[in-house]
Amino acid sequence: MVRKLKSRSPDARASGAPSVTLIDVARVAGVAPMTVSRALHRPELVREETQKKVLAAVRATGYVPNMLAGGLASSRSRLVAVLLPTIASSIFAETVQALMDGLSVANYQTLIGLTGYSASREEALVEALLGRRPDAIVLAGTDHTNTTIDRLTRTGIPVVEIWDLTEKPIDMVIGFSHEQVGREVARHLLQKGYHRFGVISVNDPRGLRRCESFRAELARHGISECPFETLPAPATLEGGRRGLSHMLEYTTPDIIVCSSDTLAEGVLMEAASRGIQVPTDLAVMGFGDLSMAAQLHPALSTVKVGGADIGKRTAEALLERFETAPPAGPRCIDTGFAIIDRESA
Amino acid sequence: MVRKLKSRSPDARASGAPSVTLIDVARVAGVAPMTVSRALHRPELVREETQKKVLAAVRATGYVPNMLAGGLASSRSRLVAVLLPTIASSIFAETVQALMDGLSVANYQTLIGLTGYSASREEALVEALLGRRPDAIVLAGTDHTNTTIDRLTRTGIPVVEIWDLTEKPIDMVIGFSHEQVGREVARHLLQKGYHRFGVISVNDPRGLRRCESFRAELARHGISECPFETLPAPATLEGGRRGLSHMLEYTTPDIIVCSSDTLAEGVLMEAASRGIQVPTDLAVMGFGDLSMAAQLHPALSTVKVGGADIGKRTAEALLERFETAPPAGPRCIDTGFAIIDRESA
DNA sequence: CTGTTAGCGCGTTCAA
DNA sequence: TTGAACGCGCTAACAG
Repeated sequence: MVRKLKSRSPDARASGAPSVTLIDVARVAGVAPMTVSRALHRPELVREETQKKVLAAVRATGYVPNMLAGGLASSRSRLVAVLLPTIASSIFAETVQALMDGLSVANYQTLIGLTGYSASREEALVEALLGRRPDAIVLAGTDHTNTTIDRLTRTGIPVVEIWDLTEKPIDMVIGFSHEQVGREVARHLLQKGYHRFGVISVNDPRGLRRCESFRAELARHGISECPFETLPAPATLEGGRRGLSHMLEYTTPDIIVCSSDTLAEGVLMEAASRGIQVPTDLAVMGFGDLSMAAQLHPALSTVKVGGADIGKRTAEALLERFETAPPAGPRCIDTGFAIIDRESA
Repeated sequence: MVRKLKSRSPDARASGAPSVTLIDVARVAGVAPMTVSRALHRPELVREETQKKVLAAVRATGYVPNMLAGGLASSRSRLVAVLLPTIASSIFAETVQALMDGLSVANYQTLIGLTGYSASREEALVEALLGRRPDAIVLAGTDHTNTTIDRLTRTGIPVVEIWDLTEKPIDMVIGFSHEQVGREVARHLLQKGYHRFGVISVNDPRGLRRCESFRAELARHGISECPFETLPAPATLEGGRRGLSHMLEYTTPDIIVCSSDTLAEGVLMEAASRGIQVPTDLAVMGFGDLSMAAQLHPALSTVKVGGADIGKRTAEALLERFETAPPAGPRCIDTGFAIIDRESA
């Protein structure tokens, strides 16, 4: 029987090798292309013998399925787009790593976009990434431009907002309440007897919200004075040092609360160089509990939030969603946090 | 005039919104689909007036180009695949960040695969990622399985091996010589007068090579005794602590050389808890110069290697390669390194 | 269990 | 400067 299968494309790319296609494999295996496709994706629908022939042909030809074509035909790209401020910060890196690990076992790949905390960049990236027709999209934070929200809702793909919590998510949220962190840290420190507070933060939106909530809670307890230094993102050791230096010019706090461990390290550094005893003369509270130095320094308290945990749970939520057809309505997962008090250790 | 343009696909996905296509835009703009495509990708080939109509239609419809279809039709995916051991290590995170930044300005997106230092995982990932038909692939290291090398050379796409150097790269290499690092560190320390060396390393292939080269250079200078502790990857503070503890059970080095700053931090930690003065009683040399604690601790020497620099130069090399058609032959870029001696600071 | 038909949405190539 | 035909490589849907 004569098969009228097209031979092969002229060439994949200018100098590239002529890529092997399903048709080539089918010819070698002596079956129809569709059978090859099934043998590869739904082996249970194929006789064992055929299956073997196909796999042999795949190996013989070195066939690698073209997922651009597959995605186009099936409207399933097996791609998840992830938008984060940065990846060069261990806390987000852990999230991505855990997310990727979780998704990869189900054969999903991850497309990453870095926003650098800019909403307009996020907007542009969302559009660019949607061009790949991802099966889901993960965004850091819950604060997006209208265009972004609009596009996302219209496409109707699963959306997960992470690292924050909100009453009305676009679709799903997985994170913790930054307001609650600020509030509980304030209560914790008040209870420990601190009086003169100082706050140092970078101008990352979530960090600022933690700090504002912290100060609001202090105010609720009658402490309206709370010096506040803000620095441009990203957080650096140098920033922490300068923040403390500057603050000491006009006040003498007994505890400094920082928007991140990195900043807190800088504060510790500056304190050390001035001969200030931590935590005796000055206590320091960070956020993140990830930096190695935070673990090293026995006097640094911090707030532990599970970066990896968020990634893991996001992967789980998505995989579950991919299984079950109906969206099942908006969903919120609070991953919580823990105040780690190292002074008492 | 009656246009026979197909209306639209039944639906993009089960519950998804029926995705807007080029045809929809064309209909709204009153031009042929091809004209829309040109207006978007090669505006210079289109009359200004037509251009405006098209852009208006794009905005009106909320059209987002389908890059699966575009890539399939043009054999150019505008995707670069990157394979790294991990991303939850600040040194690689910096590389990725810089690489992504560099590529994104040219509208390339990045697909990341995490190997966890496993060659077999790398092999599987290469196959999976090649399925997306990336326009280039970036791999950490120069040590790959034959299957990997084979597949890579056959596809003929640009390949960059980073974080290492080799005489015969698959295509391009951008990194530094780990042997040279080991050698120069040895010479540096010998010259400073150290006698009793100890080495602590995780079993990451490149780390081991630095350490082996270090010990070989010592041997060349008549020092054949060099206690060597290896630990399973990834590097942790705990590992560093245990490494030092264990070593102190059978020897008393005057300097410890570690395969990474993280390990070095652990060593510092253990030393501190034992009341050992650094660097007076025991000096410590790390690798990476990235961890905050390394910057904090004035007594820790280290080897600085540009993680971000590697990423940036890789992006540059690729973009250049995408411009110029002919491969121009194998290419090696040595990004070098610097020994940072903090004892004398 | 396997094959056939008919696109998926776009860019290439040529003709107008 | 614009349009029409065709095919990229694959899978959904149905037929056998």
